[in-house]
Formats: sequence, structure tokens, C-alpha cells
Amino acid sequence: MRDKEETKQKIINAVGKIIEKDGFDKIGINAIAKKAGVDKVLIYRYFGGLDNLLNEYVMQEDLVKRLIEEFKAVDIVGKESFIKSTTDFYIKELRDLRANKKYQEILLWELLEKNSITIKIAEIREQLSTELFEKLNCAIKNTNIDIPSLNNILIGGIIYQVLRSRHVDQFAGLKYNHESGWQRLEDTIHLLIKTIAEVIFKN
Amino acid sequence: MRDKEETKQKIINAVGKIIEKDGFDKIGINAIAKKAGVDKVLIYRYFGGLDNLLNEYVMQEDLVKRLIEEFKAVDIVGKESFIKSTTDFYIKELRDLRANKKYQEILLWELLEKNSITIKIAEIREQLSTELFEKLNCAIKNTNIDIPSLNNILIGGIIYQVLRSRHVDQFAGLKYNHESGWQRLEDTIHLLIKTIAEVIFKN
DNA sequence: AATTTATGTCACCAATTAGTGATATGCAAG
DNA sequence: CTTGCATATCACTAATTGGTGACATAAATT
Repeated sequence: MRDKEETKQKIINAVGKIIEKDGFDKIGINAIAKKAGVDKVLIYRYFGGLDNLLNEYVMQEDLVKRLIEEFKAVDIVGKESFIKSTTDFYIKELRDLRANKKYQEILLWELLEKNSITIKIAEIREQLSTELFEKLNCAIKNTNIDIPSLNNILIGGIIYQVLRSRHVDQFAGLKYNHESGWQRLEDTIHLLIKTIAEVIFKN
Repeated sequence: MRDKEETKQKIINAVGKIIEKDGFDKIGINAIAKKAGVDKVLIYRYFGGLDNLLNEYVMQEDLVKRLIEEFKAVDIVGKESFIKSTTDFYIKELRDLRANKKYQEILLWELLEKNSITIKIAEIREQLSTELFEKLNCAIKNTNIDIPSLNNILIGGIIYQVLRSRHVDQFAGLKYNHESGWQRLEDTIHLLIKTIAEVIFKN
């Protein structure tokens, strides 16, 4: 008892539980205090308000670490390695996102509002993708393919399917409540990258 | 004064204004009544509650009509017409979505919760896309390209970029606060479809 | 042991929410 | 003019929200 750090941790954990259950937009001081089994005044005393608390929560979650690892894993030396490496990257992104409800909530939060936390997350991702594209630029010279732009469509497509599948069973005929729908999506990602690789490495 | 239909219309219009300004998730009885300059009890009397009111609002907006028109415009007879028709379709979808804040809000709403209205919208889109793919299936025989799956990535990618651009200026290097970023996206959509068309019509 | 400090609880405030019963008012028919 | 009805307003309740000051208690310092 009477352990400040432990209490702080209880509060931060409560944030995680609520986000996993209800998402970011419905989070509030009262709900957090109740979930943590702690008086809400402590949130003000120890964190200085909801914003700072959420900030500490996000920084504690290793979402950022995961992102970095996935980006670093991309390694390209030729056509075949381009296909394998980028396909792996996008499919891993899809599978991880599907499995990680908290990550889904953060991405959804980024669509809902702009605040100190979503800004910070966006900055980190921005920096990582810049590094990735520099690496790709070294591997691929003189192509008319706009890699960042293509990446955005793919990543956006992936994120949108996952977020949408939470409330809708199927989209344009693809059944996301069966694994087969997701398999078709993965196959199409693979095929797309293979087709694009043909254009990039045509000479 | 004292015109029931006019009052109902004032209420429905207030819904539109609030959604355009704050989106669906923050909408409430009190805010609507205030915006309409009308007592909130009339919302219960005339519509039977928030849900029914939102339902009437959505049905009155011609979002559905617009969707239908865009889907019907797709017409394919060969490779060149496939490229032109589908590229036009997706780019029109992108531009329309960018220009239509209310449509953005509805799409966002579909990501946030499942209710009678989002279900209805999803059903309509589901039916339209089914018809579209049947049309495409007639035009394109014996291909290993999974058209619905590809469509989902493209549409999802488009929607995600637009929704994201509302709070973030750039994504993976693409600047969405300048028209040039959107142009690059459109160019990439065009290139992607052209490349896929080569595969579909290779024989 | 006594006192100070850190930690935690309680009771309240003002604002806002969804929802409802009683009441007032404009209008049209008698 | 007056009665009756549709239309609209008012005034309230109960619950919930974010936020704060006063108080209690455990632990550490003297």
C-alpha cells in the first residue's frame, strides 16, 4: 500500500484496459479512476491531467518499438529480394494490426483528432518511413514508380480493411469474418508487389 | 410559424450542420435542438429519438444516389476502356470524398460503431459493388487477378489517405496539404491500374 | 514519541447529458 | 367569440462529466 509508483502504474494499466475495450475517444477521468480502483484526484496530482497521462501511457506501450523493428527488417538487394522483403513487410503489418486491438485504436484515434499524442506518433512514423524510402532509393534507381505514394495506398488499404472489419463482416464481397477473405487480401498484396517489381526491374 | 414539416426540416438541417462541423460521434439531442433553435422535446415527438432522426437525415442526404451514379458510370469493353473507366472511377471517388466533408464523416462513423444507419449504408454499398463486379466479370474472363480484393485495397487506400489528411499534413513523405501530393496519388492509382491491366489483358 | 510530509479518501461544485410531465400558445372549426 | 387541437415551450429529474478544497491516514524524519 501507499506506494506512489505502484498507484501510478495501476492508473496507466487502467488506461490500457479501457482503450482495449472502448477505444480512445470514450476515455475519461472518471472511468480511469474507477477502473484503477483509485480516487480520480490522484490522476491530477500524479499526471497533471488526462493529456499527460495518455502521453505516458502511449510512450510506455511498445508500439513504437514494434514499428521500428518492422521497418528495419526491410532489406533489398535485387528483384527477388525486393518482392520478398516488401511483401513480408506489408503482410506482417496486416497480421500484426489485426492481432493488436490497441494499435488499431491508436490508428483510429489519429483519424479522429489531432493532439499532442497523435502528433508525436505521426512524427515517429514519418521519420521511419523516410529512412525506409532512402534505403529503397539506394536499391532502386531510375524508376517511374512513386514508391511513397504506392506505399501509402497499400498501407492505407491494409489499415482501412482492418479497421472496417471490426464492425462490418464483409466489404465488396470479401468476407472478413472468415480467414479466407484475409488470405485473398494477402495474395493480392503479393501479386501487386510482384507486378510492380516487374516494372521496376524491367531492364 | 407553427409548421410541423418546416420544424422537422429545421431539425434535420441542424443535424447536417453539426455533422459537417463536429462529426457523428459528438452529436446529441441537446446540441441538435440548440442548433435548430427548437425545443428538444420536439425531436422525441417528431422523430421518436436520436436514432430515427439520424436515419431520416442519412436517407435525405443524397450520398447513396451519388454512389450509385459513380458505380453505374463504369463501362468496360476492352483493355483501354478498362484502364480509363476504372481509373476515372477511383480518381472521381478520391476527389469527391476530398470535397465532401459529410461523406468523410459517414465513412469515419462506419469505423467507429455499428448501428442501424451504418449497417444500412454498408448494405447499399455492398449491393452496388456486387453489381459492379458482375459487370467486370463479364468483361474480363479467366484472370488470376482478384478484382474485389484489389478494389478493396485501392478504395481503402483512398479513403484512408483522405481521412488521415484531415489531421496530419503528410504521410510517408507525401504532402497532403499541397495539391502535388494528391496528384502523385492520382498518378499512382493510374499507373497501378495500367500495370494490372497489362496482366489481365496479356493474351 | 512527536512532528512533518507524502499519499490517499471524501464530499462537494458547476456543467452537461438524455429524457419527461405539465403548461402555454397559435390556429382553425364550430 | 369560443372551444378544441396541434404545435411548441418550460421546468424539472436523474445521471454523468471534469475539476477542486478539505480532510484523513500511513510513513518517514527529527
